[in-house]
Amino acid sequence: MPSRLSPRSAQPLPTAAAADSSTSSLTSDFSVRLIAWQRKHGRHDLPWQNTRDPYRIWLSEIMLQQTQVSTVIPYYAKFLARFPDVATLAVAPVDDVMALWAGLGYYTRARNLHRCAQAVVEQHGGAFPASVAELAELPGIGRSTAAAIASFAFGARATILDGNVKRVLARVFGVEGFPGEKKVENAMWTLAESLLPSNASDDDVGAYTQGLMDLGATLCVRGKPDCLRCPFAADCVANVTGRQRELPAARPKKAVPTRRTWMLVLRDGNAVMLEKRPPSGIWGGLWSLPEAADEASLAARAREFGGDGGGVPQLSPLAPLTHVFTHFKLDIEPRLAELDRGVGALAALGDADTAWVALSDLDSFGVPAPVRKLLDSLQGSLI
DNA sequence: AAGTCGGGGCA
DNA sequence: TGCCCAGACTT
Repeated sequence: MPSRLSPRSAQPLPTAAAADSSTSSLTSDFSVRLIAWQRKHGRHDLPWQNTRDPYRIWLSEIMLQQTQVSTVIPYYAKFLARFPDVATLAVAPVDDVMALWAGLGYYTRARNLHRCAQAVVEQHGGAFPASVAELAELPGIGRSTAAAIASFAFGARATILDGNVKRVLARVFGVEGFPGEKKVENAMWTLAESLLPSNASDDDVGAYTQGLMDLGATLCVRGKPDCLRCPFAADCVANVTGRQRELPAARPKKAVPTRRTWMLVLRDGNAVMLEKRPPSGIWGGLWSLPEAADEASLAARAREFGGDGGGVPQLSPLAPLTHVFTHFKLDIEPRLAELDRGVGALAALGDADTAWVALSDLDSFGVPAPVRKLLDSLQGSLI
């Protein structure tokens, strides 16, 4: 099994007995083969490629954390149109950032995005720092994202270690154990560092980082890896031993609890009342429907919002919905309460954390995806 | 080390 | 339905 990329036709093929030496030479030219593969077969036309602008690279990397490329693309376009540079983002109201982020999930990313932009302006004169260490000091940028930005934007020799890379390393080098476990992850960081190209130009470094991502995203996928097209097929432990399905080891199973919540759809004509959630926790900083832990409590809240002598709004059930998070399942019991008063009369009830919002104006508020879905179906049922 | 944080893609 | 994804951060 040839382990060198360059001319090998004159070389006799190593025998199986020489497998140990081929492993070490794989380590030595892993980067050469990966870079060559990326240039020929990797992705080159993603919206955040073909630029050295650290702002654009940073924005894409934050959005891509735990989020797939196809999901990110429309959000990335919206953000760039609204916030073309870091200074524009830094001076924007955080609520505008949240509104554009709504639906992407992991909303702490949006808050940190805004905080990071302000830090870049205030602490770095509006220019992203070029070192991994300085980048990793910024909000929302950890070791892997710092390496991605530094290598793409500044040609730094630093390795990423994301889900793609963990899968590639586990398979090619036969790394056992769940990569989420600290010990395994540390070993992978060490391995990844050892594989970095030694004498590489800035473009090579970028191609290398992109190659790690591309290999994991296009060939070495979770379900059915396309080993026939893989440049490491002959050396890959998983491929050679038929263990693609076992590597990397799966996360240990754990029962996810179910929570239940009641949500109040307080409607006055075409408007509903939204409540701003606390900055941390589930859907932190987003606008959502008023909630209660049971129906009686929700009814009490409805009376509260109904005002004095305004009559007790009757609660009527809407179709329940279930929303699945990473670590628990949420059953939502929506209850509709109709008010028969003008919005103007109700405006006085609003404070900084409540707002009457027209169903047609939800776009300008950051609303969690399932709540948005609920309200959209409500709008569809209006006369 | 374990828990917290969404939403969507896909088998 | 279950699992995972261009992870970071808190406890």
